[in-house]
Amino acid sequence: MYITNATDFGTKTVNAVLAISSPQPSIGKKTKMLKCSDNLFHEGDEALAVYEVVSGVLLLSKVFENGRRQIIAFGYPGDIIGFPRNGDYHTECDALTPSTVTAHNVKHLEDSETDPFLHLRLVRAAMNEISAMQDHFMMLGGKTASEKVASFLCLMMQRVGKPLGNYTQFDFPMTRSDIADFLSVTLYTVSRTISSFKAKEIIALESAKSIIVLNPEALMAMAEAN
Amino acid sequence: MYITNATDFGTKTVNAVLAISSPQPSIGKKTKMLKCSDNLFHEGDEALAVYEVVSGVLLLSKVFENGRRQIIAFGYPGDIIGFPRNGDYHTECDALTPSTVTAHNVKHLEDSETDPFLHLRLVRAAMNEISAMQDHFMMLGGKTASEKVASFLCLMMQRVGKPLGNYTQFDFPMTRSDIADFLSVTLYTVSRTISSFKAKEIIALESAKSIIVLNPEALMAMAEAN
DNA sequence: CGTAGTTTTGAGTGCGTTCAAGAGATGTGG
DNA sequence: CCACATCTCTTGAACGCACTCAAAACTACG
Repeated sequence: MYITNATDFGTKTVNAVLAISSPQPSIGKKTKMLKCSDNLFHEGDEALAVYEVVSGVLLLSKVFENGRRQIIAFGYPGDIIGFPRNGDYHTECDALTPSTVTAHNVKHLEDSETDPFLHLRLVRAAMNEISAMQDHFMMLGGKTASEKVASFLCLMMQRVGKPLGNYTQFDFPMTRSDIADFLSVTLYTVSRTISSFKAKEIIALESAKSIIVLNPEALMAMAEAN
Repeated sequence: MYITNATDFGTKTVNAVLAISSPQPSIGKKTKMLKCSDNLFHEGDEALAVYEVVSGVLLLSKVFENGRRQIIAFGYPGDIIGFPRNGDYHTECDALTPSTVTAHNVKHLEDSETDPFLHLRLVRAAMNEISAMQDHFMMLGGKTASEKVASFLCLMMQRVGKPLGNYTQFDFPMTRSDIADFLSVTLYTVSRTISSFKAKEIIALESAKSIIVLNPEALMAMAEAN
C-alpha cells in the first residue's frame, strides 16, 4: 500500500517499522521526513494523503495575494492535518522543525471498509479539528492583544508545558512573526506584549523561544474569556 | 428510528414525509421546527443529533463569561450543524428566522454500517465545515473593518443573491450586532461601513436588512484578499 | 568575523472603539 | 388606528490601542 505523492520536493521518504512512538503503530505505513522549512503540501495541490504528525511541529497557513498570511494552526505530534476540500488541500503546510509524518491515503476518510479503525480515528480527528478551530476563533475575536498573546501562551503551556520546580517551562519553534500571524496582530505587538508579561513577572524568558511561566493564574486571568 | 432530544424547549417536532425541497429526501426523518430566536442546542449539551438545515437561518455562537460573543457561523439550508466534541455540542445554536431542521442521529457520524450514504454525507459536510472555517479566519485576520464587511457582503451575495435587473439583491435576517460579532468589530463600525458603501454607491439599501449590490466589482475589490 | 535574520524598543499616527444622542422601525394595548 | 414602549440602526465626537516607520540589540550561521 504505497502512496505516490506528486508534490515530493526531495523530502526523504522511508518505510516505518513499528515505530514505538507512533500513536497508531502499524507495519508498512508510509512515513515522510521533513527538514526545517520543507513544504509538505501547497494550497491547491491534489490531496492524496492526510498526514498524522509523529514528531516535530508543522505550520498550516493561507497566504493572501498581497502577501499577508493567516496561520490556521500548528501541527503537533498526534495531530491529523491536511483534510481536503473537493480533493484539494486548502492550506499551505510547512515544517517549523525537522518533522516526521505518517501518510494515510485519503480514501480512508470516506471509506470505512478497508480499515474501519483508521477511518474512525480520522473522522474523530476531523471533529476535533472543528472544535479546535472554534477555540481559535475565540482567540482572534473580541480580544485585546494582551488577551490574545496570553491565550496563546496558555495554549502552549497546556500542550507542551513541562514542570520545572514550582513553575512550568516550554520551548516553541515559531518566530514572533508566526505567533503574530496566528493571532492576527503585528510581530511588534507580540514582542511588546511578551516583554510586558516579563516586566510583570508573569513569565521569564530563558531565550526568545523558551519560556518559564512564573504565575499561571495571572496568565490565565490575562487570557480572560476562554 | 426516533431521536429523543433532552433539550427540546417546546419546539414543535413532526415527521417529514418525502419533502421535495429536502436535499436528501427520505421517509421517516425526524424534523424539528423552530420559531424565531428558539434555541436548538446549548454549548455543553449532550449531542444526540447533528442537524441539517432545511429552511430558515440559524446562528452558531460561543459566549464569553464577560458577555462578549463570537459568532462561529450562520446555518443556511443545506448546511450541517452541531458537530460534537467528546459527545457534547460546543456552541450555542439559535434560530434567526423560523426554521426547519432534520435531525440525524449522531451515530451516523462514526457508523457507516446503518446508512453508508448518510455517513458519507456527514463526513463530507465535516470537511466542508473545516474549509469554511478556514475561510472565516481569512475574514477575521489581517483585514480592516471595510475589508471585513465587504467580505461578508460578498459571501452573502454568493450564497443568497438574486438577480434584480443588472444588479444583485439579497435579504439577510441578522442584525448589525450579529454581523459585528461574526466579524469581530463593533456594531457601530458595521453600520458606519455599510453607510460608507452606500455613499460610494457600491450598494443601495432597500431596508436595513435588504441590500442591492450596484457594483459587485468594487465590492469584491474592497474585500481584497480572498 | 562579517552578514543576514530575528527580536526588542521608541515615537508618532490612524483606525476602530467607546460614549452619547437622535432617528427609524416594530410591536402591543387601548 | 393611533400612542407608547422597545428595539435597531445611524451618526457625531473624542479617546486609546495597535499599527507603521525607524533604529538598535541580539542571535545564528557560514
